[in-house]
Amino acid sequence: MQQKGKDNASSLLDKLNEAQRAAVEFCDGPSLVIAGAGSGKTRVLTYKIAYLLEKGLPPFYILALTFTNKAAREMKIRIAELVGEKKARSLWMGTFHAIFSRILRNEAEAIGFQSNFTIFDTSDSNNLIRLIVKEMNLDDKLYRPGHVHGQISRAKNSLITPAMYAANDEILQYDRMAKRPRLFEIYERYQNRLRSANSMDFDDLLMYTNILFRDHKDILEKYRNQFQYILVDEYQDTNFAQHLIVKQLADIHHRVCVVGDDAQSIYSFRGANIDNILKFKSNFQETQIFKLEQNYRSTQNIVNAANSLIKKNSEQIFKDVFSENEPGEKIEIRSSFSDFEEGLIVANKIARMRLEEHASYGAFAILYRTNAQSRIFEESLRKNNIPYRIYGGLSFYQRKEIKDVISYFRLIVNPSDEEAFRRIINYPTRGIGDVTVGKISAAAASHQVSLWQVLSSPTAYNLEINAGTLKKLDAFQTLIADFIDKNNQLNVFELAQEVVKNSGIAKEAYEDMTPEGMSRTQNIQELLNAMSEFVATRQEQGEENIQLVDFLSEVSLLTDQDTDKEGEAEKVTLMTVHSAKGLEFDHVFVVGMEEDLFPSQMAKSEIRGLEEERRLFYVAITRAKKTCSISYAKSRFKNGITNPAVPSRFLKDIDPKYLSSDSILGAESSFMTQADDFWGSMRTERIQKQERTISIPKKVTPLQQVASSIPLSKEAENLEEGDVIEHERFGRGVVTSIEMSGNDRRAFVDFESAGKKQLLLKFAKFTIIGHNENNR
DNA sequence: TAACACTTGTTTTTT
DNA sequence: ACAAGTGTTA
Repeated sequence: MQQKGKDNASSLLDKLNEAQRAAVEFCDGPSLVIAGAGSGKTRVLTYKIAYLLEKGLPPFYILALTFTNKAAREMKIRIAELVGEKKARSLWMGTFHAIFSRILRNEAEAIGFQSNFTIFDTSDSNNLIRLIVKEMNLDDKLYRPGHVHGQISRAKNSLITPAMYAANDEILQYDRMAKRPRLFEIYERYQNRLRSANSMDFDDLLMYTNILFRDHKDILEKYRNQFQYILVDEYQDTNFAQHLIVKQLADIHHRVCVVGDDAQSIYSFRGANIDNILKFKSNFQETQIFKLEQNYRSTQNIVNAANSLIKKNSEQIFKDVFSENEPGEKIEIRSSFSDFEEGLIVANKIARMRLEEHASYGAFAILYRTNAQSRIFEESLRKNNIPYRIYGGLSFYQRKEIKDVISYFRLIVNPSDEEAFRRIINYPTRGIGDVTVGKISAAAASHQVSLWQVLSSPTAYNLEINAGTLKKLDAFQTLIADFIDKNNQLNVFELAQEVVKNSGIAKEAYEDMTPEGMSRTQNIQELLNAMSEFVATRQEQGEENIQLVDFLSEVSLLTDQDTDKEGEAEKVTLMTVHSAKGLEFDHVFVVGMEEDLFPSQMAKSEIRGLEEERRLFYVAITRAKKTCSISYAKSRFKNGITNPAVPSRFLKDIDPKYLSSDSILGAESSFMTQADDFWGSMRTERIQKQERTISIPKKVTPLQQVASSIPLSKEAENLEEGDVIEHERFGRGVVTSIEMSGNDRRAFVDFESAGKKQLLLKFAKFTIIGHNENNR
């Protein structure tokens, strides 16, 4: 047995290159695998897990965290092929959110939740925030739900609880200057409301896991002991909360392997912190670093072009990605008169290449920066009779009718769920309006109970409503109570049918004969099918007691990427660059390479944002195996009007020797000169733009106003080692060293609260508040 | 309370 | 252009 295990383990290693093998074989301490694009990152992870299993580690002891459910599923399949399905199935493998929601359900009581808690998606969160802002009589223009939620999300990702938030002078100061002084209060109320709804938002799943581990060492101990080996994929896209979970779980045995590519970190807007991977070595002592540098995916030209682009970024771990594939064709940059023409050009080229290169439609992908760009390509592809499949946009489970049905399930599983309650109390319409809901809500708030409790005994809470309304409320209460009852008797699918039938949803759906209504009916039917399938798969896997809460849990953490359908292979793929991460295609079209679109307008103000956009472009190019075409339009229709567009600054970041001759010619005749012209005038234009926005207070935060009024260059010039500075975002810090990088000066600063950061002096916004005299 | 017209922000990416 | 939220009217 031992011998056999060894044979299997070493035969696994035979299928890897030297660097991959070294990374797989090292199991005795923390390791960081820096995996260049297309270097077999997934291969290393799957083989490493298989290797561990063959070495005799039980699957139950292995924790593997992935970025998407799809990645987890695919990896499980591959591992099953290597070591058998039985072992693969018992692995703890999934997204952070999926795995830790599972753990939180097991341990819910320890943190004051019930194990049947429901999960709020972003729109649920925004609805609740909108409600709270209204209840507090605040200006909803100032406290826009999206903004507020973003701020709360950032706090949670940094493990700042409402109490900590309210006690942090720096944050409060920031909020005051941003004219949102009561954010801390909204955060607190929001969190209380979630708790009394026995619900969590996405960020809570990570924050409460940390709170659980912080306050219950025995529980932490239990999982520490269980997870003998921890693997994390896409480590560059983890945030602080995730990092700390991994760190704590690995703190005893130190057997942790994280895989990632700092050059592909593209989720900082969601709280991902590139420092997690840049500083992994200092966070985990005696880390072994492995670099996977051979790209097996793309042609040499594509790899070289991508390298020349990413070299323009300042923050990165050095690596030398190379390809031994054929040299391949050069990258073509095409310009077009309009976005409309861009669509036609791409569609025509796909049609032509398919015939000339005998490529199937499935070999093509069109990648864009924003989902809104998909429409124009849909049109052009449809005109050319080219089949396509769009990823992204709003997912199946975000559709109104689906969310409505799901809300019934949520309320059945967790009657405290406030959002679900509000959503369906008058859907389908049963004559219970805003006024009545308001009264229930007020009663619930003043008695510190859930809406459901008020509904269940309206007289006990002195609801002042007329007899007719009371009757309607009672009918609704009975309906749901009846479902709750049935939930204990019927299986998930049977209950779902019952809900659709008895709630009146079915009746309403059938009566609506409009095309949209028919499509809604179809979607609801599809949801029922999905549930039936869910029950069937779980049963096949030997699970007996399949609960509605399990279905909900799975569904609320599902991504659009995860709902993959069969028979989509022969279609052109349309998706955002973000969702293309981890995928590959023979022929890639990166479209809409224009200023303010790619890089996005939002990202431009900060150097870090700009570097992230460049990484995003890097991700886009490195998806291509054989050919990569880049395009931009000179005019683009956006928000209802057509605007002139200017080629992206990133185009000149690619070394021209990797571009096809006609794109270089084209560049010289039109875009380079035109663009250079533009880039020359950019600075003045940017400044004008800034000034313009300053005069409109709601567009710019006061902090930025203050910062832009400071003469930056003088500050930057005079900066010396040992100086104390006050930075716009990071607060107070000491300059530990200054060095040249390229033509720019860069300061390394140790901030009091934000930790160590690098600042490009050209761009950093700060003031010197203390000079170091010893230096003179 | 429900249906309708009007206004408003929205568009960077998503677990 | 469009969806979503708000206000107005029956």
